[in-house]
Amino acid sequence: MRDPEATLRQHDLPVTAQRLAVLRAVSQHPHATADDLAESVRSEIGAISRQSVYNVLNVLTDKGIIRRIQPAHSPALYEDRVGDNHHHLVCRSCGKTEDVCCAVGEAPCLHAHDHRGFRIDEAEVIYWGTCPGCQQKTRS
Amino acid sequence: MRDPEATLRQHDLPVTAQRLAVLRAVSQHPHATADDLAESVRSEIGAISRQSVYNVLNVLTDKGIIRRIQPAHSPALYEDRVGDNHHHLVCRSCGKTEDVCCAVGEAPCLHAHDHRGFRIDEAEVIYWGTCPGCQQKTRS
DNA sequence: CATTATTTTTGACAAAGTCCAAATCTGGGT
DNA sequence: ACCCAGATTTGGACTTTGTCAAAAATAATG
Repeated sequence: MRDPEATLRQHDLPVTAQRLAVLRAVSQHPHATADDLAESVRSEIGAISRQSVYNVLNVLTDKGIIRRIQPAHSPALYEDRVGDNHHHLVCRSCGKTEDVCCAVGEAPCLHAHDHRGFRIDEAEVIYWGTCPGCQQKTRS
Repeated sequence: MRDPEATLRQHDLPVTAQRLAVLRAVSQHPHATADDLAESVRSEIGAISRQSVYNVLNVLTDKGIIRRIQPAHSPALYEDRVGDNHHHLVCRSCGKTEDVCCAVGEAPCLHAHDHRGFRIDEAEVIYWGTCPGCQQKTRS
């Protein structure tokens, strides 16, 4: 994230210490949970309420400044990278999450165009598997 | 579901009234939540504890007899149709969920083969959009 | 039928978020 | 600089979805 303050202003959001800190935290810790981010923010600006973390994350998500992903069995994760149609790879055993470029090309997934009268606006893809670390542990 | 009782026996699961009823309920109400299913079962056999609904759903899911899907902002949904690699279409505004045949062909999605050392075993795809009914409401 | 392991039930508990009202702060006008 | 209105932050209670654990009930086997 180049300039968190400018980003907020561009979206007509009043600039607050909490928002700046959360935005920086998301930028520095991709795929972190709200709780992780709260901790991170606290170490940066001293304190923030749980509710504010959620408030900020919700506003930023609504404005499209950050993206929320919600894999099964996991609290929501947040990331900085928006608008590039990438997907995610999640380890079933440890939850480790990585970005994956869209397997099929550009916004390919939306090809299930308007199925059954639905107006489709996003195809969310999660690849489930086992990460290298957990493969080793399991192998024994 | 042809014969719930036979299905249970095939998987070495003791046959109980609760299991039969839950299995029938899942079969009759695709994409229902645990709560919906509990209601449905109660209307069929009179009573069932919340925990038993979860117990049964978990066992059946583990055995691969039913499938659990967990869209964001929604409790888990269960369905009968397993092993045919279909995906889901979810309405952002009312939550209506429909099955979609895999857009790209047979188990196509797994083509992000073993990315970054992960051993991938499933590609989960959810198409997000607006269902016909909600499009009309919004249009006004 | 009697036994034993498995299920079901009940009630407490946990995690992740949301709701609400009060206190505080931001941004814009003077 | 200062004030004001509206937006944000806070703290605490609450909701939802689901799990844990122990006791009571039940299914399958001999």
